[in-house]
Amino acid sequence: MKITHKGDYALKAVLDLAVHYDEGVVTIQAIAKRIDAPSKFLEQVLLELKRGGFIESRRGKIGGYMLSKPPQDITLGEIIRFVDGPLEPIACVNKGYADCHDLHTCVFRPVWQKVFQATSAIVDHVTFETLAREVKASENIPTYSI
Amino acid sequence: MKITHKGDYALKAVLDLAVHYDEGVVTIQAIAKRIDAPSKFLEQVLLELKRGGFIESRRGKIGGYMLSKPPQDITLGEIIRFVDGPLEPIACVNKGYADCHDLHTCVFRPVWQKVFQATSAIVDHVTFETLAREVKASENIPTYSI
DNA sequence: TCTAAAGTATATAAAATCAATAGACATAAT
DNA sequence: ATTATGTCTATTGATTTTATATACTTTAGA
Repeated sequence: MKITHKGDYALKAVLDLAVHYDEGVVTIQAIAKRIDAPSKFLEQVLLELKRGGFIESRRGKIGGYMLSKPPQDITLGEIIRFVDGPLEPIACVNKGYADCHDLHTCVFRPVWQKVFQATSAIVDHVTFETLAREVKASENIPTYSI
Repeated sequence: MKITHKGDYALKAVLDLAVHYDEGVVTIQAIAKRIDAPSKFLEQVLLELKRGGFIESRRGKIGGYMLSKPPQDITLGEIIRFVDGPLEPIACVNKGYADCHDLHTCVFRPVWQKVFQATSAIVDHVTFETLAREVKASENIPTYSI
């Protein structure tokens, strides 16, 4: 698994919407500013997430985005897979991979399978409800940083 | 972690050298043919592995490559890291990452840490001795495939 | 000594992916 | 109407990945 900037933005955007889930729609600009992403690039990411059914939008003057489902029904894993592709470290983990010279005797494959399964196990049971709660908790703690 | 073709070639080349560990040096051409890699590209990969201290070479007419250490002393993890870079799914897992807007409150970071640790735990304890033995075992089994 | 077979080194090109920007358009509140 | 928003498509620039090309060095053996 490799998280690109695009994937990173997508995850942070969904998290932002999760944090503001009870407050109606949120604009691209507001999200972009908070997650420190280029707004035009974020635009495309949000559009993609919308087409994937993860978020909904409202157009017009007081438009913006909101989650299609409550935060507890969205996992980190689904967003990553959707935006950055499969979690497998190499394509041969899926059957039907034509480039592998000898699929049956490839001794690396079981290792990649294990990595894939361990990764999935982690990201597929982290929900945005959990993450949003952590954000809110840390926001309430004064930092006293310089 | 993402395995590129280059990384894939490197792993298969090291495995090939592990399988033939007791037979002296092996030529680039022989490796290239067996692992199905472009020989000129493999050349660069082998050179890199040599500079990394993983393999040694002998020049001249009956030249070739061999492992610097016995197969049981080389892990999958070290080769991957050396050729394809860090195992972390995203750079922010390492401290000192400048792009993360708020490192202290980034709630994704612990997740990436877990993925990184799970991945490391798997690939760092697979040695090429184990893999080579598996290859040899499967080579002795008739396949009866068409 | 000559030649052939092998590794060494650097440069370049081709292709793919990633990241970002630009500009025209559609929608809806006021 | 105006303004603030989302929608859509195209394009550009940068980087990485993959591969090829070319010249050079080394060594065994005839």
